[in-house]
Amino acid sequence: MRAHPGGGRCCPEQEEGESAAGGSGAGGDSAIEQGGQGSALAPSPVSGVRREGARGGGRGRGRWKQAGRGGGVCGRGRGRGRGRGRGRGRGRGRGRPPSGGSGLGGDGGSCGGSSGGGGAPRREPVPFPSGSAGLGPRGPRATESGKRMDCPALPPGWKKEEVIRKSGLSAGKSDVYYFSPSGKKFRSKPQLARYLGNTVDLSSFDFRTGKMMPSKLQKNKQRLRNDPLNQNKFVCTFTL
DNA sequence: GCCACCGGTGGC
DNA sequence: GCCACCGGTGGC
Repeated sequence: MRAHPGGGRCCPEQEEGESAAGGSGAGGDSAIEQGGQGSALAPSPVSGVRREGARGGGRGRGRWKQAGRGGGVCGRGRGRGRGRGRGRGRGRGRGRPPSGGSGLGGDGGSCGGSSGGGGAPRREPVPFPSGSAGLGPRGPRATESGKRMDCPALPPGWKKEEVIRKSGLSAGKSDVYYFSPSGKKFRSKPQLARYLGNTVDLSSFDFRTGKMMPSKLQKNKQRLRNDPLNQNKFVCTFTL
């Protein structure tokens, strides 16, 4: 049993070394909050289930990357048309760019910190262990993992982690994740907000820095994609 | 052009 | 089946 959202438990050190969710039990709570559109997220850990309900309404996103195209990272053509390509079928075949492979080992060093103390965190892109042909737990991880840091702006036990992408078109870009005391991982502020509900006011919370930024109060930067206002755009009326 | 957000994929 | 990782969309 684990703690809950708001902040029950506060054992920073514990999670530092051990995986937040994986620790004792099979990643029960470890689901990423996929949330997305439409899934009202009650602040209760949902065991191991991925919240995909939202995907139905998904974007489809006509990607043109075809199976088997191995290395080819195709150009970015942004063509903002929302192609309704793929539903949910996985049709695997993305062909991970080979780049990550070469850079193994080396820089992992700088991020090893997070795995200190006990077992390696769940499946972090930790420095690759010896004897594994240079591959990490999941193969050639391409990003550099940051440490999981406490986040004072959130209730005790919450951690923030920044992961820098090391390869691909988005190399250098970083992703920020937050981990609840129960080990849930959050990839965005909306996810976080849904989970925390009213327990924490995130209106001025800067997801990237993990700090409260009063200046943020004014600009509501990004509008939610499923904002009803937004959807009006697509309403067509026909009169026959 | 930037970047928040999230879908999708391959490796495990 | 899970999840780290990257790509791409769309709002700004």
